[in-house]
Amino acid sequence: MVLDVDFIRFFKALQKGVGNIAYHVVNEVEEVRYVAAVDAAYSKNGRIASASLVYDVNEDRIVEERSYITSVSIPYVPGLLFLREGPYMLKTVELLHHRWDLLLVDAHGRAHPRRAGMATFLGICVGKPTLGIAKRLLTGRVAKPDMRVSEIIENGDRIGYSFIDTHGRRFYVSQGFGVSYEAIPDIIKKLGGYPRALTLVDKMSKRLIREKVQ
DNA sequence: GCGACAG
DNA sequence: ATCTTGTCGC
Repeated sequence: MVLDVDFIRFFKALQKGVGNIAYHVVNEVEEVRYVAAVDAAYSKNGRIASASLVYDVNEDRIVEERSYITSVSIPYVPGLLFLREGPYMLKTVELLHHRWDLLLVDAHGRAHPRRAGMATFLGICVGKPTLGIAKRLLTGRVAKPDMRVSEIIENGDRIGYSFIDTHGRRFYVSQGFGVSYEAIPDIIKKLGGYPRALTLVDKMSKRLIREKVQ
């Protein structure tokens, strides 16, 4: 499928609208014990493997894993990742049966040019708390690059946080849905840096491509 | 106009 | 995201 200029304009307008209201609604996430994570990997022959899991932070173990493999039909357009991966990520998240408190998404949430990244849309779709956790910045600038914890600012908006974990690797966290800006540092602290649930779900999606699709 | 650009 | 060899560091 192609994304012509009218579709791109429409979806960008939709993002702007969602970004304007998404963070006014905050049913603050309570307990953070069962953490869900979702990611996707691709094969060269146009297939996508989306994986999800529920991780028990207290017991340090996976309690459920789900996956979904299909063909990708929408191209990647910077800023419109949710169109390409959203449908499949939503699918695998909906396959989870176990209770979960917070969903971690391998993408941005509020730290987006129009303040509505993939994590924002997934949160609105499932109506539960989500956080966007990315390895690279899409927009904005890190206020204090040398600090282990710093805000990400753009045009005076505090759109997320930059963290440097104990291994020196940087990652970016922003609100998806149902989580206040202020709660982010404590949640990352509780998760002990870059969430193991995300590392595990990343490996899982890549393994699916390797073993089931090639 | 030029560069940047989650995954 | 994916395509890839050697290479830096613990």
